[in-house]
Amino acid sequence: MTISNSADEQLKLFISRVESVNSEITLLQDDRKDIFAEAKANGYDPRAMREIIRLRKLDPQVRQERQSLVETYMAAFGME
Amino acid sequence: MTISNSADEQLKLFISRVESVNSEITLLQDDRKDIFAEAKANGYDPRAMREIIRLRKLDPQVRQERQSLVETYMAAFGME
Amino acid sequence: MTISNSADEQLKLFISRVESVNSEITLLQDDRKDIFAEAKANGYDPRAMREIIRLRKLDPQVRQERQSLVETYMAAFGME
Amino acid sequence: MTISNSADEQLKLFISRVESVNSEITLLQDDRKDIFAEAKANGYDPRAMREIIRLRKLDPQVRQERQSLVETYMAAFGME
DNA sequence: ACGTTTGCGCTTTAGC
DNA sequence: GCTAAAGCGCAAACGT
Repeated sequence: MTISNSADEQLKLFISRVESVNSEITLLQDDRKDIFAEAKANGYDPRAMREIIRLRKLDPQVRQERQSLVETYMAAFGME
Repeated sequence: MTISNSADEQLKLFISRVESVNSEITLLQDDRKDIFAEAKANGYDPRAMREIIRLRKLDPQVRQERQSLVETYMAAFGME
Repeated sequence: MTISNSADEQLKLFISRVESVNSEITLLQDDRKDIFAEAKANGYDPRAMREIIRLRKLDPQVRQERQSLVETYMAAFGME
Repeated sequence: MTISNSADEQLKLFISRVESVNSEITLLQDDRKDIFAEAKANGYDPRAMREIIRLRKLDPQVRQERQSLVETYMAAFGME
């Protein structure tokens, strides 16, 4: 017979809480996948969409500074 | 002047929906971080907890088969 | 007493070969880190450098097509 | 006409050096893939092999302590 | 069905 | 110590 002591119970509770959160995250990830699939079905490119989302997370000024620098470096390589 | 046509609007809506989901995921990730921090403050080891959570996602039989194989390989290296 | 049979020996050899390759990779990763550090010390931005390296891996036409699409999407959001 | 100044040249040299290292890493990664494929063809399980390699990177005492802790936690969940 | 490729989340590490 | 990035491993998607 297994006797779970209180320490075990506390651990199991913490784990349970994390797993619950993980389940919610998984549902949202599925939602996100569905949205990308729907967008793709409507002719949009998921890859470019992801790039936009990534860029929009940045502060506009930071984004522009970084982009300028990349373009400067690209120029050194003749990349248009 | 920028005139957003309906295609633009549709794209913006898709992006907006994804960003909304991303926000919710971020909140949940923060929750999860908090739970691990609380568990750690109570003397539990987050690394081992993550391992348990990972293992519990597996079908028990699969988990045992994989573990047996790893132990067999460990034995070949004298890893107790 | 441990008697390593020939199967064990074969496994150990495969593992050893992989670990050897891994060691070489680690050395090269260290080299790369040093190069970035040296470039940074000379005023170059490692982040932008990594971006250039990433872009240069792509076929030029593919790169331009992808970039065009991203810019189109950015325009829909008024990102310059 | 494009005139590459010395700063451009220095940047291009740094990038070139990194790309060269990257190429070598890719070759080694291919080698590693081949080894795993060969091992698999000889009946070994790549997943378990990767686990062994991961564990062997750890200090033996650390590895045992971590493993003990995981087993303790597993016991709380009745995972044999 | 096979391996290959791509994307994604997790982990670890590096840089501030 | 904390945020950000890079490497790793898994899983799904793709085409062969």
